[in-house]
Amino acid sequence: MKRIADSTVRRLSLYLRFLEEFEGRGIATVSSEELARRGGTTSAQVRKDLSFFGSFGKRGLGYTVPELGTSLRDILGLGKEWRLVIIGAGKIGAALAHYRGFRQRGFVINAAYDTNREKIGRTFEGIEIRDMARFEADVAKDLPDIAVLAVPTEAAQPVLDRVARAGIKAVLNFAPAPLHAPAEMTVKTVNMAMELEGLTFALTNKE
Amino acid sequence: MKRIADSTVRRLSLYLRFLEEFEGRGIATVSSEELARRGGTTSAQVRKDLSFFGSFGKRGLGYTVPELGTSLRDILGLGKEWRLVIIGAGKIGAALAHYRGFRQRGFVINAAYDTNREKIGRTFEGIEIRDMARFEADVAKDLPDIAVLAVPTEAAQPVLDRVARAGIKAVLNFAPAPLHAPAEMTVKTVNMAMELEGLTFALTNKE
DNA sequence: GCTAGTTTGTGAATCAATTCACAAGCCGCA
DNA sequence: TGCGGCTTGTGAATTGATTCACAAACTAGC
Repeated sequence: MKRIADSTVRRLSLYLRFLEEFEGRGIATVSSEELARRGGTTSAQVRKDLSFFGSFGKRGLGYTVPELGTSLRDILGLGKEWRLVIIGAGKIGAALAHYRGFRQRGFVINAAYDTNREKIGRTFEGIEIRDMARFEADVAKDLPDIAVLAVPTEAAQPVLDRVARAGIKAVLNFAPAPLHAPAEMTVKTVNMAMELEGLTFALTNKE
Repeated sequence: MKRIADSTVRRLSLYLRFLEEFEGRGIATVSSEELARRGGTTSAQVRKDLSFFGSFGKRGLGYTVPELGTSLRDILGLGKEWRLVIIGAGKIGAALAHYRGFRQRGFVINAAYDTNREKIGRTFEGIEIRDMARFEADVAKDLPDIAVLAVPTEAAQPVLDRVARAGIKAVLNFAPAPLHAPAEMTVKTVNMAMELEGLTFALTNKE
């Protein structure tokens, strides 16, 4: 498949959220113009984004809400249940374990891992905190799809290497460092400090 | 000043992190090549990024670590102390309040706000949870620079409107919805669900 | 079945970001 | 002082993303 830009995928994810809202309110069709208004973009952008994957609308009418929703879920791979593991049972790990958004979207948290004896064996939100020593064996058995890294910065790269060797192909990283991973893996980094500094930059440089 | 791309600012923030690490290890100079290797980019990109703001290096030698660090802190506006307020004392709000990275970088959390009577009056990590009803009066007095929105999706836009009217010019938003704000404000949205769906997309479409 | 009014899908054009490539400048050494 | 080896800073070239603009296709009303 032709390479799809990251920004496109992010917008698709956004459109899907709007569609689900419309679905809930029983709205039957929606135009690219309406989706654009919500998403802070242009109608041409919406249509271009969708056009990479096919043609989902009816001219003169727009898009059928449930139909486009299904197509987007399909494109984004949300049709199946995805298994997550959280690595690092600290503050961020805990916040993630509590986050309801995961379950809503078909993400199931399998387990959390930590190296701290104090934490191992406990649970949060019904999620078991396991010894990181078991990680490789568990992965071979449970076959999780995605690893969420919520470990200290220094630990992030070594842990990623273990995750890679264990055969997990996707990682969501909360450590504030870009990680080096083999090409067959996909790693997304969420870096709050960076966003904050984007704000101070704007505050400082907006004339 | 010429418009600087978001991606450039994010990279500068990254370079600064590396410089601080080098500073800690007593390394005196660094080349664009080295910064690029760390940051997963190219040396030309590093030099171009810096060139928007001046010329900081010495040909044949590279960049003096503490000097470039100072320049970057300056550019990013990290010279001063920034006052934050957290709105929403739920799970995400709590994780943010605990996050040490804020303090390290000169961000001071002034207070947290919530509408839940159960929470008002309590503290987490020394941060007082106040009644959202006081918000406007407090802002007029404390003059915070940045508001961090950790409220439910439905509440995000109305709260943003209050933040805007109160005169705060920068917002870090954790609600999974793009917000509409007046032009003089800067809003950054951190959306985990979007990143996760970027992963499932990759897992699904990587042939 | 014709017309007026919409809205899609998409090449072409524009705008933006990244990479290339090289002259200019600095260091160290003889 | 002059030469060899590096590394910066930056226009030019390229690659990538967004916007424009319009023909094609549909609905509704008569």
